[in-house]
Amino acid sequence: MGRAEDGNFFESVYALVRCIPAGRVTTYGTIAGLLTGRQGAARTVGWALHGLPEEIVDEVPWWRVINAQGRISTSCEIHSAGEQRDRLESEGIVFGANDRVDLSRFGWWGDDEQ
DNA sequence: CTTCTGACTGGGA
DNA sequence: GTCCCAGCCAGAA
Repeated sequence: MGRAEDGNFFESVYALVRCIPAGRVTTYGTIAGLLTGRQGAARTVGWALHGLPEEIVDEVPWWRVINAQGRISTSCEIHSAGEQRDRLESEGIVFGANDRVDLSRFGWWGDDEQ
């Protein structure tokens, strides 16, 4: 599934995000690493989700993607951080005192286990 | 082709 | 602990 296919980097990102099980979260750098093998492409991953088409916005759990600090960095006004946090809480994700998620517990690194 | 930007990351202040 | 700066990659203008 998630693989840096020919130029369909965005498609690969969507496909991988789609594989993230409910109640789990991952980071942009992780996705970038699994796809291109380069963690530096994390920004591009965020950009891909930023340009997420409305037609598949409900299929791709973009809210399960956060930064390496376990925090929400979204700048998107439409998909606000508040909405993302609400969606995550609905799936069982627990936020810390400063709106932080424990990646050691909820972090998903591409394992098949769900 | 060159240039800029972005839902990032890590290190230093 | 939080805030700021520079580096990173891929895509759009």
